[in-house]
Amino acid sequence: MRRIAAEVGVQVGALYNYIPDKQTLLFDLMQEHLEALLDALADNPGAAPLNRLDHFVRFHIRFHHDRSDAVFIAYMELRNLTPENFAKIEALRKRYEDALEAIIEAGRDAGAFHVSDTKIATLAIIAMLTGVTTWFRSGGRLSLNEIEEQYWQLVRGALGVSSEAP
Amino acid sequence: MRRIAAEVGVQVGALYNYIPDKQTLLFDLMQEHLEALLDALADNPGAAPLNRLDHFVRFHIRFHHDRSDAVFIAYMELRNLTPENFAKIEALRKRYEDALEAIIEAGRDAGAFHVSDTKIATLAIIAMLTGVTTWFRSGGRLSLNEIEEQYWQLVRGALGVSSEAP
DNA sequence: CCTTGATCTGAACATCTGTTCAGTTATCGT
DNA sequence: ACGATAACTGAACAGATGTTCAGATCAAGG
Repeated sequence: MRRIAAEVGVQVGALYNYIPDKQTLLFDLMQEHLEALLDALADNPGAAPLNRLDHFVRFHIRFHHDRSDAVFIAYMELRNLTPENFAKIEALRKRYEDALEAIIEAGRDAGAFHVSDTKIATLAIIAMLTGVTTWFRSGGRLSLNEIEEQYWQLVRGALGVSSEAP
Repeated sequence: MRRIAAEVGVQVGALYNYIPDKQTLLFDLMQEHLEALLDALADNPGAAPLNRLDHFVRFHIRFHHDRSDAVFIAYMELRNLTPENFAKIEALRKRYEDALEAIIEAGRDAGAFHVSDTKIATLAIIAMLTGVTTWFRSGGRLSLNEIEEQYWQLVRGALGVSSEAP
């Protein structure tokens, strides 16, 4: 709290004109982050599963990169939420997972993907993509675009997409 | 510290007969965890890359599951290490990553794997596999063996292993 | 049984933490 | 210009934290 106040250029007490307490601040940050994530994910259920998946992969990497601070908090501070708040955050996270799983199921039903357990595939892919935030720094060997391309290849392969396209 | 003492059934002061300070305790825990991980990984550079990869995937999942407490600490408390200690831990983690990357490179050189960036593939796979610890609980829908099998399929696909074997 | 060394207790310490609040200062519509 | 409302300060509070240490307690060998 004191560190936040210093960063803002204000005394600690002033913060409490805007926040009831630290727990609520933490929860609001996470909730807003996840709701922004869900809002920004522009999935089109009518499109081809492969295109939907492509979009999801690149969107996830880019969105998490653009908000790496929020991502860091959302992952590291989970254990500091009250059980009620934790449940709400988990519900939002589950909605996001479900969005990816729906794409994977659609692709499997259409015969485009070959995967035996869509739930596992969903969790695996999200973990894989989110991992980028832990090591990526601008100015490294690869640009974010190149990284998106690499991960897209890995995801395609993981879901057994027939590799005929160039 | 007080919580650890209570768990052990002792007063706080007594702990300091065994530890110089909390930072050292944290560092030692992480270091021992990572050294145990590196020791337990029985990679055989002479074996076929596909078998080495198979072994790595299952080993990683099982080892991290067996020591989920240590894994939790090793990930959540990283930011509480001094810069020097952090560097040492990162060096160990890198050795583990390098072990996987060596397998992937061997497979690519042998024409068994098809992946354009071995470094990205390494980080992606490790993130994907480590993610299991965040959600897996015994008694769920799938056994650990089944989960290993699912992830093995995903990893095979991600690395473009030709899918002829049953 | 008694001495010696290891081990543990109980209490204290300094510092950090989230939070509150009376009083000062700034803002803005009239 | 003034009064009302909002915003901020400065200081204090209560509790938690890592750490220390003098003295009590225990274990074991002679």
